[in-house]
Amino acid sequence: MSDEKYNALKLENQLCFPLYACSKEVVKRYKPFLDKLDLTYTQYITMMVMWDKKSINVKELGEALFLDSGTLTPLLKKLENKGYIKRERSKEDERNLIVTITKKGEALKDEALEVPSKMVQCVKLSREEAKTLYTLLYKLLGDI
Amino acid sequence: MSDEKYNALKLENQLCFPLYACSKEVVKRYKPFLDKLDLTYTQYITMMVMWDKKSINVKELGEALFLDSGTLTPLLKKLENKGYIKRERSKEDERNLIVTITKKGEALKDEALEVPSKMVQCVKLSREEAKTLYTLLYKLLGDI
DNA sequence: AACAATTTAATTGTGTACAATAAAATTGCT
DNA sequence: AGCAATTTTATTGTACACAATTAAATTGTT
Repeated sequence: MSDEKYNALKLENQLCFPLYACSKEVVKRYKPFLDKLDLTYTQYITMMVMWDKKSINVKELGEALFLDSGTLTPLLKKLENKGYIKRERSKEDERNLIVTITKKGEALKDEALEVPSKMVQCVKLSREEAKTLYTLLYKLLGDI
Repeated sequence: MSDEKYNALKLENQLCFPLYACSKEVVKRYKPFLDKLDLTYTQYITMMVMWDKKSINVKELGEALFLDSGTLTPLLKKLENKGYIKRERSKEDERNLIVTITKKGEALKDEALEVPSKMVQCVKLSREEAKTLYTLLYKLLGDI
């Protein structure tokens, strides 16, 4: 029966644990593909925003990625060193740091194109299941 | 219409990103409750295994938590310093490090009991949705 | 028994994450 | 205008997370 009061403290009864484990395992799966681009996963999703927006400040980037300046500042310096982005203060408001994609950063987009297609092969969920998962994750994320 | 070839590289079309973001946000939600117990999230799930198993070696612990010795070795030393576990080499096979829960570690279980109940209030999913999410996450985790 | 192959933890190095704090610029209020 | 409050990024310190390597113990093979 096992309806003792400590059941709620069992690992197999947690919702957060598979979320945490799954996130790490999927990110790990990206590694061989991202290694070719010399990007970490966090750098990769940052570049995704850059490919889309071309130019954005750190605050908005942080809101899009759920990351703060403590994480982004060193990461953006690395992306700048690799030549994919440019960092410069806004003329209108010197507090804002504007991140802008470079030619080299734009060019990386074509190399990155194979990553999503390779990754869908790793995820053994049907299109329906993937969609349900996607919806539930965004619902959870939205209410937090 | 927007069916350009780069759609697969948009952040909003990723399945991994909400997984990654959700995991971090939920873990962050644990913090105020875990602070009372002087545990990080990773230490907390480690203690969950210890409460269940009482004694386990590092390899099995790593398999249960999807963590390797590079993460576990320093973490277990911290838990030992807090007095919640004991670390000692196996007599039968000196390669194995046996982790055993202490009286103090056992006692922590009662204090931790409020954590899961407080957390379910944070998750704004119906029981049905939570169950679906749980199943999909373990399916994804299993096939990886 | 000798020794190569394997197993298990620990160590090293890099890169996040994030809380807390600091510093600089801007805004708002009087 | 003067200055407090706010906003934005950077810094500091702690704690993972993991790849790659090392080191020690054990196992398997001859």
